[in-house]
Amino acid sequence: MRIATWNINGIKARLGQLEQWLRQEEPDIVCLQEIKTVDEGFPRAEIEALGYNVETHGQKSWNGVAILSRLPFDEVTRGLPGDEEDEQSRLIEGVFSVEGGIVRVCNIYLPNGNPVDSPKFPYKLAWMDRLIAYAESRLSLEEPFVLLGDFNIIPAPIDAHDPEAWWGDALFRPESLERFRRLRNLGLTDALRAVTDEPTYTFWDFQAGAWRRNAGIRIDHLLLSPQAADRLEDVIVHKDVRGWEKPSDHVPVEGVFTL
DNA sequence: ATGCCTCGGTCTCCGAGA
Repeated sequence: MRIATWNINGIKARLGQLEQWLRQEEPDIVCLQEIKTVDEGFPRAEIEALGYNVETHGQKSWNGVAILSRLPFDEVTRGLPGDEEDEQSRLIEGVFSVEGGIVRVCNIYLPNGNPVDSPKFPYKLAWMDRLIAYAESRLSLEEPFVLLGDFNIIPAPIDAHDPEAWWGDALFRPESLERFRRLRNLGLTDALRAVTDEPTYTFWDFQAGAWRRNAGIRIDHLLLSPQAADRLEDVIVHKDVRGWEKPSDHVPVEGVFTL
C-alpha cells in the first residue's frame, strides 16, 4: 500500500497536476493540504472519476485538508480537539480496512507560525501541544497509525540547504523543535529518516530561484506508530513534480507499506 | 530587502505562505 502527502497549494490552481500525478503513480491514499476552498468547491467529481473516494475538511481561501483513497472510508474525523475557538481546517483522519486489520491515516497542515512576534507563533505552539495529546491517545490504540502532512518543521540542520539562514524562523527554532521531539518521543518514527541519511528536501520556495539552486527544506513528513513502522518498505520523494509546469512549492512524499 | 513568487478573493490590490 502506498500512502502519500502533498501540499497542493490550491486545489483549483493545481487540479491538472494532481490528475496527472494520480494517473501516473496510482497511489492508494493521498493526503492533501492547503486545498484553499470550502468543501463545496473541491473538484470531487474529477477525482472520483479517477477511482478515488474523497473526504474534505475545507474553509474559505486558506488552509483546508483532504484525503483521497482507493479504499472506502470506514471512519472520518475532522478537526483537532482541544480548542473550541479554533476555526482553522487543518486535520482530517480516515480509517481503512486492510488485509488482516486496519490502517489509521491522520492528515495535518500544521500552522506555519511566522512571524514569531505575532499571535501566529503561539497559535502554532498551542496547536502542537494539542497534536501531541491527540497523537498520544491514537498511539494508545496500538494500531498501524500514519500521522502525515505538512508539519512546517525542519527537524534537523541536514533538512535545510542553508540551516543557518533558517535558524530562528518559526519552522526551525527551539520552541518548535522541542515540541516536534516530544511528538516523536511518544514512539513515532520519522519514515524518511528510517530509510535514508541523505539530505532530502520536500519544499522549494517560489522566490529567489530556490528550485534552480536546490535551496530546499524538508517539512513534509510521515510519522509512524510502531505497528506502521514495522510495515514500512520505502519512502519516495517525488522531486520531479517540482519541475512541472505551474508546480506547487511542495512535492508529494510517499510511504510504501506492506499493508 | 519583513523582498524576491504564487494563491484566493474582489480584485488591478492585499494577506498569507515559508
